[in-house]
This record gives sequence, C-alpha cells and structure tokens, in this order.
Amino acid sequence: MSLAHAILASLIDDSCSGYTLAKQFDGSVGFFWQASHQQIYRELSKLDKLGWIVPEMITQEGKPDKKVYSVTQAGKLKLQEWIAQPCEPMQVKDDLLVKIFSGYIVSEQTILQQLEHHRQAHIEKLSTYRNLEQKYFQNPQQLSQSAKFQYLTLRKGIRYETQWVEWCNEAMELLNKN
Amino acid sequence: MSLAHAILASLIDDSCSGYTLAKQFDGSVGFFWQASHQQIYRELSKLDKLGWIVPEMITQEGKPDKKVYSVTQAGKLKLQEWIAQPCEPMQVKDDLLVKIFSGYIVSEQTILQQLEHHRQAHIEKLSTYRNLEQKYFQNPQQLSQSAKFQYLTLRKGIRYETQWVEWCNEAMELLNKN
DNA sequence: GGTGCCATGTAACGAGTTACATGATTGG
DNA sequence: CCAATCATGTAACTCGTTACATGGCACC
Repeated sequence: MSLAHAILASLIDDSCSGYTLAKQFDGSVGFFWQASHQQIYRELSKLDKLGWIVPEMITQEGKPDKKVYSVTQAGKLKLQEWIAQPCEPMQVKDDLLVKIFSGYIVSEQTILQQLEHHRQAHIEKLSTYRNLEQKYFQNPQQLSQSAKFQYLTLRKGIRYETQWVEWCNEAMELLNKN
Repeated sequence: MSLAHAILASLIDDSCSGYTLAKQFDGSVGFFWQASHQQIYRELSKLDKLGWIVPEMITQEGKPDKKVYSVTQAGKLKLQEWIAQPCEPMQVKDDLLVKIFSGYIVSEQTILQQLEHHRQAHIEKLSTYRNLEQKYFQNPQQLSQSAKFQYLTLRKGIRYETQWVEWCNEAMELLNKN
C-alpha cells in the first residue's frame, strides 16, 4: 500500500500529472521511494476510482494534453491515518552485501572492484545531497514546517550515503591488509 | 534474480533444508536479504530444475523427513559469475521517510511517536549486532577468509543501525526546538 | 533527419505477500 | 490440552519490471 501513500504525499505537496510524478520519483522523492511511470499510471487510476484523488484535464498547445491530479479531502484523511499508524523499520535488501557475504569464493580483486565502484557512486550521491543542503536549507531553524520535514529526509540521505562511503573504506582497508 | 543468488550464497556457506534456510533468512543473513518460506521453496525447486543445486533426502526419526540442498559446480560457477558482474547501489524505500516527508499534515506528537518507536527498534538491533561482534569477531585481522567477509556484512549492519539512531536523535531535536 | 522531451497508456511476466493446508513431536 | 518446533508445500493476489505502442514539438 505504500506506493499509494507515497503518491498522495507527493501530490499533496504539489498537484501534478503522472508524467511529472514519475520524474519526482526519479529525483528528489526518489531518495525514499521510486516507481516507474507504468506503476504510477496504474496506481493513479486506482486512487481515482477510490476517490482519493481527482484529475483535471489540461489542454496544452504544442504539447500533449495532460491530467493534473489533486488529493481530495478523503485522500488527505487516508494519508493522515496511515501516517499515524505505527510501522516497523523496513528490511534491508542489498545485492552488494550478498556478494560480500560470498566474497571468499572469488578473487579479492573482484570484490575490491565492486567496493570501489559503489564507493564512487555513493560519493557522487553524497555530493549532490550536500549541494541541495547548502542551496535550500542554510539555517534549519527558520524553515517553514513543510520545508523542515523535507530537510529531515535530506539529512537522512546525507547520513545514509556518508555511512556507505565510510563502510566501503573500512572494507577495502581490511581486505588490503590481507 | 537476487533471491536465487542469496540462496546460493547461503547454501554454499552451509548446505541445509528449505526450512533451515527460511530461518537463516529470518536471522543472520536476514540483515541483507529476506524471504518467506513459500518463496524459498518455490525458488529451491527452480534452482533444482536448473541443476544449480541438488537435494539429498534425509529420513529422520521423531521429525519429518527433509531435503538437504547442496550447491553444484554449475551453481557455484553461476554465483561466481554473478558476483563479478557490476551492480548499482540498491534504491532505498522507506515508509517512515514518506511519513516524515508529509509530517506537516499531522500533529507533531504523531511524528515524534513514530521517531521514538523507530529509535528504540534501531537501538535494539544495534545492540544485538554489537553482541555478535564481541562474541565472534574479536580481532578481525586473524579471521578466516569466509569469516572476514561475514564480519564485513556485520560491520555494515552496525553502521546502518548507528546512523539510524543518530538521525532519529537529530530529527527529534529539530522538532522539539520547534 | 535523428535525438530527446512531453504525455499516456497496455500486456506479459517475475517477485513478494497472505492465506490455506497437513501432521508428528516436545515442553509447559 | 495448548502452543511451539520441525518440515513441506499450493493458490490467489498484489506489487514491480520489461517490453511494446503512439505521436507531436524543439533543437542541433
């Protein structure tokens, strides 16, 4: 049910089309949830049928028409209820850790390559997050309520990527010392 | 395809039955991959058909019979190939972060409760991981190759949980300062 | 003339969840 | 006597991925 709620959360922040939603799920919101455009269109028509969102047809010139969805009162209520419901920490699933776990059946170099690749990827992610932090969240105390919560998700992203980079370093060190 | 590889990784470390596998996916291996027993049995028969694993029937007294699966040469090769293949960092999906993102549409208390609950859960996870570290991985330099890699996955778990606790603290502080 | 953006969808398949099903033994 | 542990599975369903499909406009 979480995709539904992630969509509601995104639409309540800013009404938009399925296409735009897909982009957001690929960008900022993408740090904590993702979905392909196919999934999004499927879910949007479901939410529409439930009456949690309503579409408004927008005709455009030079561009295809689009449906801009907004969250209804019923939809907002459902989202609020869901937020208040207790939930357990998500379970981790990670390819790389499966590979590390069986690392002893391949050459050390193979593992080191994987680690280096991931290290690099996390460094890049971290850097884009840090840039966002500097641009939009200079002094956290003075943010609006909604911006404060966005800031917290960004902070989570920064901590997450930092921790990955540090672990990659630790792992590479341990293996290099043989 | 990752469940298949996670199963191979687990079986190569220690041949066992579907039932035992399910337990492991619920325990130690569970930090980086999980699967229900239904999924596991389904996958095991698939891997058996592919010839990547072979079952051995074990008749037991006082307990139901069981099939103990071992990884074949072909299976090991497939796993090695998969490990060497480059892969991208897994995408994060997190309920709590969706809730935080929309935190401004509910009462602050609701969010603080969620944060406190998660903080507690992560503290407990962290403590069990730290206990494992102390019991089995006293001096990392002298571990066998396979234990070294297991140790690294544990270290990832410790860093992961630590980072969660720290973020929960940061978030609660920011909200409390209003 | 080709690539990429805007915009929306269908169809088939694979992965994951929930519910149902069975049956013996051990421990409180 | 009830619950838990050991042990294996089927069936129905939802969620997520991959491939296919269309079509105009802008830019190089």
